[in-house]
Amino acid sequence: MKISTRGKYALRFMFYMAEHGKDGFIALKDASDYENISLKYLEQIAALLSKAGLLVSVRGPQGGYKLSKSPDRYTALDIIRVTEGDLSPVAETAGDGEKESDRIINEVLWKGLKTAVDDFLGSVTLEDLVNRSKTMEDFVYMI
Amino acid sequence: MKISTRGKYALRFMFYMAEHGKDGFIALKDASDYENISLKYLEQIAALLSKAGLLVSVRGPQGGYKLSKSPDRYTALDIIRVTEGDLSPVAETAGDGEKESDRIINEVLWKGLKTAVDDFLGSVTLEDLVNRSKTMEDFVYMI
DNA sequence: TATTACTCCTATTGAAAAACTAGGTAATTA
DNA sequence: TAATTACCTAGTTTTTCAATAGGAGTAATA
Repeated sequence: MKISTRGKYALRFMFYMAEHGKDGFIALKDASDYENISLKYLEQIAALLSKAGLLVSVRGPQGGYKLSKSPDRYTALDIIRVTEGDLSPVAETAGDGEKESDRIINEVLWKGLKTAVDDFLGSVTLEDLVNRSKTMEDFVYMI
Repeated sequence: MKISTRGKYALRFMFYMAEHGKDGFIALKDASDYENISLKYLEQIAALLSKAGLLVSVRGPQGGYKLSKSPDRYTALDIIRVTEGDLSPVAETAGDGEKESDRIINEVLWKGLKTAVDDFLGSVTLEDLVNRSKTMEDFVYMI
């Protein structure tokens, strides 16, 4: 019941992209330095996000990545699904030959859990996180 | 973001125990046969549950395991926590030297996710599942 | 009392997945 | 043309998971 580091990296990376969204295209090197993530590893993650349409890219000097839409249009679920694949807590079963007890547990518990996870992650946008960041800065200055 | 098979086995096993709760002590062999789980593997899982106080055990002939309390006093969370350890989606971080952005993501997203998961799993009891089982049988007969 | 049927304990193996490394190719700009 | 970026694919290492294995302790029963 863990999020992989790939997923965590993806989220930190997208957060970084959201914060620097106005700077045009951003080279992976910058994000990789700032976030302390191996460039080569981050390349793989960015490729996934790009292929999924969450980022647009340009090669060559001054190239890089940027968000393909505004931060309020990304949920955490969108991002994590790309790196984590399906978030079902258990693999899909054949359905037949299944015991009654198994069916109950699948229907009630695992599907319910998936719904709970999806609902939560789907309710938090990148913009929420960035805004929260600003709010917390304010908070710190208030002390 | 998966539940391990150990966790799934534990739940199926506890469901089995709840359904056969009135039969006194139940040998692992029975559950293992019925649920198609390797006896040796189930032993390890039962040991965890027993050590955590969810089961009581007696050795020797006619021995076995039984629930230590009534099914309505177990939540799915109680059971899964035993096999899965902590359900935090990410490991606990040191806290200092942490970037602001990381702190936001941890606080808002990962802790929020943990809460969502805990709330859901904590809301489903073993008895709920067993009752649902009966209800679904009724439902089948109604068709 | 010997045997049998259980739980209990710990170590090891095998396989798969995750995390990361490495070495290039293709596009674009200066 | 040289530098800088994304893109692609393969390999390596590490960790985790699932399962197996072999026995020791304990209690009922024949």
